[in-house]
Amino acid sequence: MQPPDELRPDEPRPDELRPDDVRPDEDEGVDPATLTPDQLGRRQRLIDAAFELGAAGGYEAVQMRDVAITANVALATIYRNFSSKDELLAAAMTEWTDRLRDRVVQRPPKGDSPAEQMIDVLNRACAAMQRQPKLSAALIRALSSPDAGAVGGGSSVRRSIVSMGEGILSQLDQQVRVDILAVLGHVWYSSLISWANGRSSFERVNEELERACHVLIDPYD
Amino acid sequence: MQPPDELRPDEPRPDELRPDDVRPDEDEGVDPATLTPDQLGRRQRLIDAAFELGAAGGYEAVQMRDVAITANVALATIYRNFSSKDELLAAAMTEWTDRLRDRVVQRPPKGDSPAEQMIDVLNRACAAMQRQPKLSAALIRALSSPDAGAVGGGSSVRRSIVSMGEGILSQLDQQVRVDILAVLGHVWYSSLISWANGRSSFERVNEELERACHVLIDPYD
DNA sequence: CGATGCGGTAGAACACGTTCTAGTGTTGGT
DNA sequence: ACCAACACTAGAACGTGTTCTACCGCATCG
Repeated sequence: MQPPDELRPDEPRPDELRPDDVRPDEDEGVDPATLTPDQLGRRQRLIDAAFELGAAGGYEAVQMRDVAITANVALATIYRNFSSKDELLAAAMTEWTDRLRDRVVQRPPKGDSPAEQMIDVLNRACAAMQRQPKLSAALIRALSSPDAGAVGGGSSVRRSIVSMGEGILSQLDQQVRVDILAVLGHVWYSSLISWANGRSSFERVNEELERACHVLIDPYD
Repeated sequence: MQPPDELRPDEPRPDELRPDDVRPDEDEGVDPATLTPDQLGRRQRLIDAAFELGAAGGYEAVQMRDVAITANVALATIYRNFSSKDELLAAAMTEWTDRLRDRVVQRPPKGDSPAEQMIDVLNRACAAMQRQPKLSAALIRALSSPDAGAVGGGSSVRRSIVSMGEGILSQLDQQVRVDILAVLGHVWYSSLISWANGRSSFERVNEELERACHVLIDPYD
């Protein structure tokens, strides 16, 4: 299974979608450039299997034995590509986030004030996740895991938020903008974790984000 | 073992430290009032065992079989009191946070502006955690777990932050104050999770909190 | 007193992430 | 052609959270 509709690019996605230059920091041990086509194929099948199982049943449904079966690969082979379940899911998250960001950035945000525009962008991102709630929760959960392998996924997501916000807040002072985006990143992360862990609804996530955008951006605008 | 020095009240702590009225919402299934002294004792021994093992070796050192041995209790008995390891740790977190909040609130915060005072309070809380890093990380990790049982712990922590901040920001508009504290809660939570998962240093946590306090509070001051 | 039920105990059993063992191609150097 | 290295595979094995089974002691009710 491919990643869910709303997030898949309309055309077949070229492998160069995410070239080396956008990932200065390693997120897992293997350098994709040195892999044989066979290995790349296996790796992608594994990520696709994670998407499929996660979309159907959430985090606990992504069981390594099932991933192996779904991807037609031996269990141990997963661990040759990803150091853990969470790193596999984090890799999936990276792939997803990159596409989501591209889609969101593409369209100009609605809204009159910077705060409104920022809210619009975040809402659209939330809406996309809401369409695949189990999958989203699974990926977020992996990102918030203590697993070292998931670090890269987290920083990739952070970069996406910053790149989504920079255009909107371009009129603000450089330092203030950085600070606001950092704080927004925390609110985003924290709210989504609460949601992924079943402690709050999606409306709640949106409310928290709105609140944060207003209280952060309005006084500077 | 009792909770760590810095967080333990100076005098023997009465059991009424945290009476029923401060916990309007249940955090685990058992109503403490209906327990026999025997049961209360076992429950407390379990929490103490979690403190001890967590302080020594962090989250993974809090192994249920060891908790059972340390508390002199059968493995299955733990699960009669707490629905999971994470709920046990969340209960420990609640106990800890309550005492920490009492200590922090007691002393007037240093600093000239509200932002500085808020930073001081948060720094003091951070410093206390830094003195027991493994234990803190273990408790935070439990709070951020998907386990339903940990919900109560989370809301108890949230309440503590709000009560620490309310005095300081009392001159601000009611709604703005609520919003600021909510956002600060997210920053706190998100930063601590990153730290507990080994993704950032303690200095980083402090920096993020400072940044947030300034960018949030200064324009309203 | 006997029955019943509840909470406790010891220990086996189970689930799932992860690691290990052994064996089987396949590839590249000599 | 042969050997070494390496990625893969099937499957067993291991660790730790959680659950299950069987049993026991004790209080409360009739």
